Amino acid sequence: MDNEVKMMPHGIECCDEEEVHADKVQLVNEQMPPEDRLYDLAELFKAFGDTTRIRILFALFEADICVCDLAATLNMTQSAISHQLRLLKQARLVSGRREGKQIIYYLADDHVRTIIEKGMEHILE
Amino acid sequence: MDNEVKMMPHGIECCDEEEVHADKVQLVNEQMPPEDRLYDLAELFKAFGDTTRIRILFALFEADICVCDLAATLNMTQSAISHQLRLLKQARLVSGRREGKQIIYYLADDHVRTIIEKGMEHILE
DNA sequence: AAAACATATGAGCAATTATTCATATGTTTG
DNA sequence: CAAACATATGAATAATTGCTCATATGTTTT
Repeated sequence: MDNEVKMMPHGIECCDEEEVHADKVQLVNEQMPPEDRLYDLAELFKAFGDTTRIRILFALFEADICVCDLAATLNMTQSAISHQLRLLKQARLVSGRREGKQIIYYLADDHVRTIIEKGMEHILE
Repeated sequence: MDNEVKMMPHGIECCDEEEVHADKVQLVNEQMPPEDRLYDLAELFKAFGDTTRIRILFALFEADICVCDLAATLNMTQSAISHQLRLLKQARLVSGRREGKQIIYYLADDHVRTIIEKGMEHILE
């Protein structure tokens, strides 16, 4: 009936009732970052979690590129690329500067490279 | 009619026809990792891209924990947690060892910590 | 071996998401 | 200022995803 975690200084039994490993549960809950930070983190990684966006980021590793070049390179529609750039911009992974008619996109900061590098290390290990 | 990228040593005009910034397009395409690697990378980041899974990972930063303790800590169903653990296991972010009736989950390697740290840096900057 | 317990998993559903199409916004050129 | 060009965006749609419920698998206890 109640959802709250009971705390009791007992042994290491687990799960047979509402009495779980109270010590661990408490420790974990104390260390857990606030809800909005967890949300922001998940949103950030979501931005990396799509092949099209990953390809855009890899493209921007090499050069600052306008939307239509990105579309040409990745062989996708300008619209599709624009939509994805919006998400990347929201996650502050890329920025754009206007140059005449075009908008040139570029990596917003070095975290992008670092995070992708670490991800690469993990999948290659 | 054709989808192939034309290469022509021309100036810096862009986008008004099929002739884009050929040099950039070529450079980018040369440096682009193979399709399956891009896919794996995106899949990896997808695993980080959900609040529940992020919370599970933060929990495992503190201790190795069994499924039902995770469920208790995060105040979610055992089933929901199990489903998410399966995804995390597929991404090789966590592993589980059996201890009696329980399965104790733990972080698979240090990349998990590093990647989340880098993500944290980015959202806090 | 049966009952109890811990975890895993398949089906179903609601919510989210990636793309397309049509069109709007903003810039440059004639 | 009109036409052309580059990009952005809203609506619609198909695919994916996260959770629930029911149940299956595997372990321990009696």
